[in-house]
Amino acid sequence: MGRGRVTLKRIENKINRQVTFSKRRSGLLKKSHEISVLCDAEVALIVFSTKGKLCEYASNSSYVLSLFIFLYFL
Amino acid sequence: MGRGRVTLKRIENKINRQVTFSKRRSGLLKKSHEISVLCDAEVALIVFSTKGKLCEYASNSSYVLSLFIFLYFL
DNA sequence: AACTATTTATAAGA
DNA sequence: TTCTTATAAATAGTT
Repeated sequence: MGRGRVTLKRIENKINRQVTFSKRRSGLLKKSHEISVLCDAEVALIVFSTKGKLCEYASNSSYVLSLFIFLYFL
Repeated sequence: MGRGRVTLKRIENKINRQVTFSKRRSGLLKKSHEISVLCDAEVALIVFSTKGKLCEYASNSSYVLSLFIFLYFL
C-alpha cells in the first residue's frame, strides 16, 4: 500500500514507526468493526504500542474483552 | 474493496456472509501480524464467527491471549 | 495534518 | 470452492 512495498521488518526510525503505527491501528480498528457488522462476528482486538499505550476494539457482545483488560492490569 | 462498495450492514445471504468472513478474517490476521512486526507492537486478535468458530492471533509476547481464551472457556 | 501515487485487499465473477 | 480480475480501500512517502 502506498508508494513503497511493505517489507515485513521492524521500522527502525522512531518517527516513521509511530506514524505507521497510528495509521495502521486505525485501519485495523476499522476492519475489525467491519467484519463484526458484515459477518455478524464477535471480535476483540487489543493493541499495545511499544510505549504501552493501549487501544482496543470489541464488537457489541464482547464483554469478555473488559474482563481481559481487567485481568491484564491486576 | 473489489467490484462493489462496502455497505456496513450485515450480509443477509448466508453463503456470501461466510465467504466474506473467511476472506476478511485472513486479511485481519495478516494486518495484525504486520503491525506487530513493523511497529514493534503487541497485538491480540480474537474472532468468533456466528457459528462460534474461534480464530486468534497474538504477537510474540501476548501470552495473555492464552489466559484470555482459557478463561473464556471456563 | 493533508495529499497522492501505488500497493494491497477484496467483491464479484469464472 | 479455488482462482481470477476489476475496483475499492489502505497506506508509504511526500508536501
